[in-house]
Amino acid sequence: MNVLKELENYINEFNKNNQIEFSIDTIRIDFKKQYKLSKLEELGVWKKIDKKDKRIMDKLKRRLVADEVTSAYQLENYNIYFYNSNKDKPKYRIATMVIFGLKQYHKEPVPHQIVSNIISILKNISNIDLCFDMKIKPNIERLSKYFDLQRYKLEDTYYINNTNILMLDKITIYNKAIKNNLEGILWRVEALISIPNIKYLALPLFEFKEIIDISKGTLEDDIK
DNA sequence: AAGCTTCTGCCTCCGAGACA
DNA sequence: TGTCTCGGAGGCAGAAGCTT
Repeated sequence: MNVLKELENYINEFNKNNQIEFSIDTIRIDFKKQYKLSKLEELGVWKKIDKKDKRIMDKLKRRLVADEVTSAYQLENYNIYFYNSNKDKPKYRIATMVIFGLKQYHKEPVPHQIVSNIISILKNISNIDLCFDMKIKPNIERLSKYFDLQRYKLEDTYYINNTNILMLDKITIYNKAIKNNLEGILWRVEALISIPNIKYLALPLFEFKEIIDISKGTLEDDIK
């Protein structure tokens, strides 16, 4: 069984036992390219991204230090990229795979089989964005009693950059209906969860659910 | 359960070739 | 020429599979 299946089972099991619906939106994998590149090439054509293409390069530089990125490639027209790094100079063997938009409504996501194939080759997952979508606006005021909440400009986007929860590196809350031009009300709460060891899954899903509960106003022992 | 072999992935060193 | 890219060989350690 590959590690993607194990991760999916782990999350699905949690969903079932806790009446919640967490979905993976983004998967990132730091990997060494040696002996893996040829297998990745069997999946399709990787197009080199023009470094002047700010739209894409900026997206990844938010995650990585700009000077560390030497080049980037995209698989066909999918939301799948890998970024080459020079962190291990002069070997140039480190790269980061990013598969995003796995949970969205305005566009077809990447076929699951392709994601599965990539994970089978790389045999690891470094971190994920786990998301929860809700049809009401999260209670921002209430959340800010528990966390240091930053608003992005004057937009419908908020961050918790420090959750004080192990492996729960960051929370992003945003108005998904507006971002993707969708009908109605739809907000997303997204957790960046790091996975130190894919073989021992112990992710802070209860903690994430607690944050959801606060934002919905359904936390039982809320005494404030 | 212990011993054995094979498999697999990892690392390091080497080196050629592309690109600007 | 310096930067970047990537494959091969050899060695090593842990995982996995098999037998007794």
